[in-house]
Amino acid sequence: MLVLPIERFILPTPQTKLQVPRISDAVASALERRILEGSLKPGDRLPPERELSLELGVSRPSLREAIQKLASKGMVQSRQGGGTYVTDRLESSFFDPWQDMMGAHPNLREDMLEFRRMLEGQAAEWAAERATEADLTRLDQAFATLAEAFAADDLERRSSADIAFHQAVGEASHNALVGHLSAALLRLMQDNIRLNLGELKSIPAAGSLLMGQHAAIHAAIRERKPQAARAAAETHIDFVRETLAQSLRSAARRETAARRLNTDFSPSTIS
Amino acid sequence: MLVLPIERFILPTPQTKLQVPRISDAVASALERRILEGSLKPGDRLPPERELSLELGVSRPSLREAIQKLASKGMVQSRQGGGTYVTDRLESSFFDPWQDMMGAHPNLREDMLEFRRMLEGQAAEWAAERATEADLTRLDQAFATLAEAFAADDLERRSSADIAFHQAVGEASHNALVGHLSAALLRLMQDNIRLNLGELKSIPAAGSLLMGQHAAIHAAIRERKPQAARAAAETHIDFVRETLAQSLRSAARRETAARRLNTDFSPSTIS
DNA sequence: GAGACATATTGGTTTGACCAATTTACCATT
DNA sequence: AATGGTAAATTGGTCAAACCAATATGTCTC
Repeated sequence: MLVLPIERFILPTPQTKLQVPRISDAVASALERRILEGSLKPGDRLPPERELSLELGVSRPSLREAIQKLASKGMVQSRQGGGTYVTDRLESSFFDPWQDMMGAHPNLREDMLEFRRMLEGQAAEWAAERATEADLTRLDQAFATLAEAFAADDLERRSSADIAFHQAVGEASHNALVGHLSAALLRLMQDNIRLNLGELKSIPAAGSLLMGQHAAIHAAIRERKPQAARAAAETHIDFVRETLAQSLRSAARRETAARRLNTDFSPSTIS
Repeated sequence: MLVLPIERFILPTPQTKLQVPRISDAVASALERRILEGSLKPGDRLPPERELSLELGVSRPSLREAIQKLASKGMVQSRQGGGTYVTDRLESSFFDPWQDMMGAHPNLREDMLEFRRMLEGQAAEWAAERATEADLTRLDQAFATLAEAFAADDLERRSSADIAFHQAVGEASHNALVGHLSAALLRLMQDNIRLNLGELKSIPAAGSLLMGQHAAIHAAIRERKPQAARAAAETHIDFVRETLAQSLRSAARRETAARRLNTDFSPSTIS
């Protein structure tokens, strides 16, 4: 087991009095950093307390004090016998208000896609510039999982693997905001799509195209070509945007047709 | 010794999952109540941990977890060997998780500035492309207000005018996400700066430079030069970033100097 | 009375143990 | 083969006792 000592020296203890740094603060801060950096994502379960205390080189009570601190800030959540899980307060604090607005104002979706085009482009560019070996490994893995899910045609796994892949890119960009925001936005959109369009099966051959775009992003980052990575990410979003618009149009057509049928034959059936 | 058992039944554990009440939560909330009721006034010292744990009928580790929770909320403050004291300021808790993250992890500030550089650059570019006449009018007005506030040297008005100006740019970009995010991030940073650096008066001639940068952004948008607008916005953020870093360095220098003075002449004067 | 030193107090940390809830694996029943 | 239940392993929750280090307090000396 690798033992990585906690930094205890000049932790920013904002108290005015002269304070000896508490080890629980150091631990809490270390865990916070892992969450910020993305190595601990919302929904993840942290290692068991005994294990984690070994890994961090502190005793279990100290680790527990740190966890309690994070729990009181709402960043983690523990269940006896179950484990301790990372919550998504960071992301939700930015996007709780947006959740319901998306449904009410469809043109927000267009704004969102435009925003994501910028965000994911930048994320890919930075990732190509800055990714460490560990980042690349994680990216490979996420890509492999994504390919599997696509091959298996498992919508649920595909969706979560998609999020994981984009999250890995965001993580490799080494900017906490980019990582959390892109993940949050993607999740938001997927929920919204699932809500408004059923399973989006209306797109027949999109699968292989999407997979090719993901591969292009992955390759450009691996080969450390920032501009190519940005271009690939933007192409990807452009494709999603176009496909989505098309799918919406056809859905609207179907709906009007259905409505016409309704009004013609059974006007009382409101649905 | 009076033993008053802690109520453990239906403590308001806001977690969504089915949760067994933790004893440390019960203790924390019991202490909180004492503080709110006034039996523990700000400045008071709580009983020693060993004593208090007896009194409450819980073990010392559990009591400590509770105290750590309160400490992370800023309600109490402990000094090794000294004791645990009730803090005098109760209403200091900022509930935005990003806010205290910024304080605890300084590199997050850098991420934030990097992100803002992208965001505000894009906002300015889009604003230059898309602003309607109404947008431009609003922008003119925001700029005028900002100039006034700068001239009057009113920090409070200046800060809110600053936010309003960037918000106007965001609105003119005609992307709801850009507008809200850039405003939210600016507000977040301003709060953080005010918190960590006092009033940031340490920057002497920055005022006119900042004003010039705002003018450049304004002009480029008005003349509908997207690239120039983006460049101006990026220059603005670069300047803020550099100035902030410099100011932080000098603050650190001042602090070390003060510490040296302390250790030289009056080592007993802690605060 | 002022300063220095010894002692007691008090929070900080660790070790080790046991309990209780949950999860997991396995097995028998249908 | 699917289902249901039970036992074992896992994991957070709690406690006890001990030692360390910083602080506070009392005492002693000059």
